[in-house]
Amino acid sequence: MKKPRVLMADDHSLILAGLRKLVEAECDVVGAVEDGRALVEEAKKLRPDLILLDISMPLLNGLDAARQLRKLVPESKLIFLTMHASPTYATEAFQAGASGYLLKRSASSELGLAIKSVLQGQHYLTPSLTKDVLESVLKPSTGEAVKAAHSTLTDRQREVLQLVAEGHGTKEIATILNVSVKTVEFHKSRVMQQLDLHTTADLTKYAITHGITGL
Amino acid sequence: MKKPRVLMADDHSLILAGLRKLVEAECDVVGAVEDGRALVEEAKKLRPDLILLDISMPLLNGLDAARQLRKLVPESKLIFLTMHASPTYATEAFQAGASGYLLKRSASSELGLAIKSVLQGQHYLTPSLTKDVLESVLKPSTGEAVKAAHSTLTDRQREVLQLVAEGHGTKEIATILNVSVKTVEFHKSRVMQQLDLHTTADLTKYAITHGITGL
DNA sequence: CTCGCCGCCAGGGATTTCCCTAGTTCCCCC
DNA sequence: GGGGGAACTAGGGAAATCCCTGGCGGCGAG
Repeated sequence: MKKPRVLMADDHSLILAGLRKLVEAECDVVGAVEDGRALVEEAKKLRPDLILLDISMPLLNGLDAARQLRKLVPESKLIFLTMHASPTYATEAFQAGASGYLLKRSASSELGLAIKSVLQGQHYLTPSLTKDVLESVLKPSTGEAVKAAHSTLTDRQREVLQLVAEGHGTKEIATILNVSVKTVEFHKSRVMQQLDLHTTADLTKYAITHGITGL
Repeated sequence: MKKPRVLMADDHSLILAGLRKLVEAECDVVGAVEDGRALVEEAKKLRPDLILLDISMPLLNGLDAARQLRKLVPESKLIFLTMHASPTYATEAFQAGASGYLLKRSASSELGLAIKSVLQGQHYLTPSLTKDVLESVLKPSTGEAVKAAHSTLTDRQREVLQLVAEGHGTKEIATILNVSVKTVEFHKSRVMQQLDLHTTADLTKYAITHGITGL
């Protein structure tokens, strides 16, 4: 059998290098990137069989990246590999089109298992989360609440919001997104309007409390 | 030359396995543990040349583990490998007897460099932190590292910073403080200059991480 | 005392952001 | 298959902000 072609993404360079060694035992690692935007670009070029990605990444977080990847490279399977042991993140990941979700604290044996399952068309969820995820599925209250807040914003809006909260200036963001400054201003102001926020500081705090960016 | 005997500690099992692969290229990894208490136990038994450890670990955190290790196995060199890019943690680590401090987001080439330096009796601090750490060392008020950055700000500056981070607009702040808008702008920009921050989002995150405001 | 330093205050002009408006594309639904 | 809506894009003019500059007052050193 031939080795699957894998693309990896993690903003911690050293961790990425280490994981790469692990994955290389069974796969052909065709690329390794350190932010969400680079991930999308590389995925379009390489069209790998499998994409291993983290959630928290600069420029574009893993969940939003996943939503884009589902459309751009639907044949690539997605496995999240993250430290967030939250059922909310896990369900969101699967909603975004992921086929696997495992934790950095998972046993290293899980990695090979997850890769194998996913490439066979199955889904993989790390055992330590299955119970919680099932519970939150059975309780539509909390799940919908989280989704409601998110769904108020479009993909583009979340994208701009993340970049603003990461400390990029408007001009800079326009360059990153290949769009006019005016357009970035528009998205930013729409987000503020929809969320009833009035300053960049408010936006930043919103992004942090909603996991769109870190500190 | 013989390979140095290394003991590794990280609570993320998968990460640990990956890093181990990296380290094994140059070292003899004699053990790998997933919490601080296990680290101390193994270190007493194995008495390795080098110990690679994370800060956040269950049962016993890395800093406290380091303080114990200094007494129990003084011949073992310590290198912290963590995601915390804070000069406070770094200085604390060295005070606890560490010989090295590098970040998970550091380039993977730094790892080998750090190991080599430390085994030769030198110290290694990841370049992205040296500036901040030196600053806090050069301001030895009463040994409080955090205060260094704080004390570079005047009362008025902190006042403005808090109001900005709380989501007040410049005009609004001017009214609150009974000064001209120009004056508020001045304070805000001085703060940004002194802290090497460039946007309101950066200011907000700084204020949050330093307890000047909440979320 | 007075000189110099430092923090606070504020002006002027270039730059950026805010707010309103409008064109384009895509998709859904009839 | 064409009409309607939602999202993305971007323009122009007013408003706010950024950056440089200088004046004022307190305070410590010479």
